[in-house]
Amino acid sequence: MPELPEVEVVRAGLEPAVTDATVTGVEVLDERSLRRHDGPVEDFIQRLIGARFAAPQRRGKFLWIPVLDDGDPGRVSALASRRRPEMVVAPSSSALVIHLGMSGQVLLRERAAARDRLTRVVLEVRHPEHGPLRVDFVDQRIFGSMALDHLLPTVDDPDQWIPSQVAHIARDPLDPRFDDRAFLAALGRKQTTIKRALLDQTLISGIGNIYADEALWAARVHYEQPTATLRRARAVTLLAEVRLVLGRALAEGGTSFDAQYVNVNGASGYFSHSLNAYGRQGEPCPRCGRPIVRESFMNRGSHFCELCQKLRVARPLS
DNA sequence: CCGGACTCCTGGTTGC
DNA sequence: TGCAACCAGGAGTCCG
Repeated sequence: MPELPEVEVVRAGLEPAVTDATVTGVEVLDERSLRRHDGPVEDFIQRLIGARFAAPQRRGKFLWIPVLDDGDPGRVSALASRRRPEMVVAPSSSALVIHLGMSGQVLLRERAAARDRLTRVVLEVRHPEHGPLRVDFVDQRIFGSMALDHLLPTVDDPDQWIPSQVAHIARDPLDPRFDDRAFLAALGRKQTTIKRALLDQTLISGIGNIYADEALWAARVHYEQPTATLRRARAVTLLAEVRLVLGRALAEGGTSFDAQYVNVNGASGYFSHSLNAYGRQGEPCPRCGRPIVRESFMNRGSHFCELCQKLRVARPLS
């Protein structure tokens, strides 16, 4: 479900509530939500209780809250010895990694508030200013997860640290350090089609099925256009449209079709009203009026306009 | 390297 | 109304 804008809405909502807060209680209602935690449930609970949170971070669709004082001295020394001994210790050596999968939600609640039926993990925290709060991880399909993970320096900035589970994910296009030239060059090298590339989180992160279809529609690119045949100017346009659609969706609080995606207060975003292609099969293309078509692709739907988004044949080398 | 199939799951909607 | 089939915003692994 949630793509970059939705995850960023969650991150921004969590920030004032959990930064500097201390974990006072952890309840795991469904162990399957800890599938990506490397260790038993008790380990997850014991390391979290008493820990203090730093400000939540995000890359693409991954969200994490760096953990201070988590009471496991082993990892700090292990990290300090790798690669840059003089650097000693990261400000935080581990983090609570949250991935929302298709149906995950993070909800901030009063300590005594009723629980959603699909709540999988509950964190009780105490914030120095806001007092006691509850952070509920709700997830219908359990494709999402919570995990404690250690932090590693990023390859392109040794002062920036990232959970090991997220290290293989590319920077997202709203990250100031996203490398446009490297991305465009990779498109030219890859033997694949453009929608696959947009969904490949190791090339560019944060884009899912909705915003891939929207950006392709805006840039008038067919989803199966081979990346190597995409003219550079059009690839540049496409990347700009990716940024535009992600930015607009973020400004509107994300895309919600139902109560399945909500911010930390349980409220829906408004961007579904702004979609031009996704989910609009049979409706007229907002640009030319031709009905939007839905085709099956990668076990999901691709929505596009057959008139505006034609497959372009590669120009023969003269 | 690449693409396709399959896995992890629940629950709302659609169609007979 | 009942019930089965189908569908869903993600991502990892395996195999040819």
